[in-house]
Amino acid sequence: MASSTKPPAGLTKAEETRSRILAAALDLFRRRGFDQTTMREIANEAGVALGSAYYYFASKEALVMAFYEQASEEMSIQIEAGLAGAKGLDGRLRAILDVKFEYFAPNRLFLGALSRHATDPQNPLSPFSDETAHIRELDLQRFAAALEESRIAIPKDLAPYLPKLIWLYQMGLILFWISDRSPDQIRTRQLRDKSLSLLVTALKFAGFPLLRPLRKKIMELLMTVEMEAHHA
Amino acid sequence: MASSTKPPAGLTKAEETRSRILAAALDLFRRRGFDQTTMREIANEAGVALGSAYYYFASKEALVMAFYEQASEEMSIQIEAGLAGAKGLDGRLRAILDVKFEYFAPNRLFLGALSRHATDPQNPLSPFSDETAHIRELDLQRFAAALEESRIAIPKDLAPYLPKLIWLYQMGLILFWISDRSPDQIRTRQLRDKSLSLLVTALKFAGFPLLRPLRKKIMELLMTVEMEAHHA
DNA sequence: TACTGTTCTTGAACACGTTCAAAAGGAACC
DNA sequence: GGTTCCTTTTGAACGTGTTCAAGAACAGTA
Repeated sequence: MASSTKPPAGLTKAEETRSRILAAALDLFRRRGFDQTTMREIANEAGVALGSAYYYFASKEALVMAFYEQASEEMSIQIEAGLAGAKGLDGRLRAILDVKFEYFAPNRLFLGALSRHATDPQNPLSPFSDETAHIRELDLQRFAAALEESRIAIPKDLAPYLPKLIWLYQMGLILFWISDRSPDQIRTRQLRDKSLSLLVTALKFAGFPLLRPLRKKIMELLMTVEMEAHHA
Repeated sequence: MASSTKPPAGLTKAEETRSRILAAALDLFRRRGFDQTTMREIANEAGVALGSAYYYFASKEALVMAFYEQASEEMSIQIEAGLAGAKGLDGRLRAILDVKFEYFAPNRLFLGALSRHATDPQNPLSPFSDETAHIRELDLQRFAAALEESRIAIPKDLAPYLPKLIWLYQMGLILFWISDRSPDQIRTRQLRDKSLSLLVTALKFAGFPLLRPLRKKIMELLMTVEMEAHHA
């Protein structure tokens, strides 16, 4: 069926409709917030019937999922660029974080509405869910790369866990940012600087011989958390 | 008006109705889960009209709030008892955790539905919200007491933050438990044991002179997070 | 052009949480 | 009893996300 159809200028009519709906949705989400926006408004704004919105997106939340995908792709490019001139582990992490915060800034209002699901791995929109696994994976790889390239000395046993820990750290920072009510989110910026600095310092101490018993306990704990759940 | 009315056997008629609705709600939440239970079912089960449920409880979530209150009160008594025979910091924390997990166990199904709001301080049901502040405060005092009574050596600067950190730790453990799909939640139990052990070890190292620069950075970070938000 | 199957579009209908105006009940006082 | 005022009860109605049966548009084949 894909053989003799002619897709007009790269975008088929269906794809055009789909992206029109998505654009309308995101526009409304940004302006009014997620909860305050109705599916009827979205359909209306996109110039289609209510049912059409549901033909292209299984649910209101699926629209947000589409935003995640789009954001992940667009940020990837920016991060690649930002990473070019970055030095050291903190420099690299900082570059990644900067892109994310700048990208998310205009969407703070409706991202907030989503932070509710953050801790519920059951919820598709959660950063921990199966549905967001591929996006998460991409982030993890980036952090792993940043760690390798920065050539910081890291205890062998800790190394495999570090990308995930850093991913968790950035997630925490983003959640903090979302509900940070300080003017212009200064507190998040302070927290970012101090935590990045702490991270580097902590990694220096990590190899410290006297801390071995402590590190052993931490490793045990990480292993316990890591064991993947048997999905029902 | 309270002077000449005779409250029949401690419970007025209104209070009786209210608790009947709450009981019906919790029963249904436990059996079917939060989302699967409708307000109409609750009203029906309690033998009142839909509107009556809303006369006593402002919303479906308010019913959960009422559960929190009830749980907090009932657990307080049990914790007091459990704390009696507990030794050491880990023993005391363990006693508190045991009561909570045992109490929550039958409610795991519908507590799960609530963990979604966990990270959203805006949401009244979040353990971080203003609405749950009094419950949180009570927990904090208990942890503070447990720390004092266990007479463990704690750096002076860290001391004021420790109750909150431990509260955060138990919250994390509970969230982990809620979505722990391992049989009989063994993983949570393992995590509890290992983390308690780690906590005690970490506190021993906390006073270690060589770690001073690290601790200083941690303290700075805690202070940044601590500064209360300027509520809008 | 006519036939056929797929893709897309539509708006009515449903179930839900929630609101609300109206009425019923009950207490206090005449 | 009658009147007044507050508390409690009721069910219809609303707005929402979502489903679905029906049809329109379209592509491929004869």
